[in-house]
Amino acid sequence: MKKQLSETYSKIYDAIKCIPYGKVATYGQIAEVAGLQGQARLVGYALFSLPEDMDIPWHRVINAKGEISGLPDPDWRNIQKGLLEAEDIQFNKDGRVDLKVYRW
DNA sequence: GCAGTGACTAGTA
DNA sequence: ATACTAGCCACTG
Repeated sequence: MKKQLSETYSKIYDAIKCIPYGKVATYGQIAEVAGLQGQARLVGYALFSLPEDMDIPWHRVINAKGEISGLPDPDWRNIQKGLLEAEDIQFNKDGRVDLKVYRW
């Protein structure tokens, strides 16, 4: 088995997997747990490179504003919204998450 | 090995 | 309150 993914990414994915049901986490929180401590960009980059083979609840990952970032495809963004609603996570009018951010 | 890029954050205007 | 700019580190070409 090849590593394929760097340890940094693995930590990021692991941190995301640690997010419980019905909760969400910000890039900064994940970055902190992953050891990047402050570098939320790498978290976003890791998610962009996120292999579909991994069962990562990336939809629970949001930015500091409590919003879903990136994904130029509205369809993809809609999928994330559906997944979050399936997790009892609610959205506000502005499309922001109900700020049920998980505290490590 | 160098340069460019990136799903962010925080600070300033 | 919103909008824009600068900074940080890791991965890819």
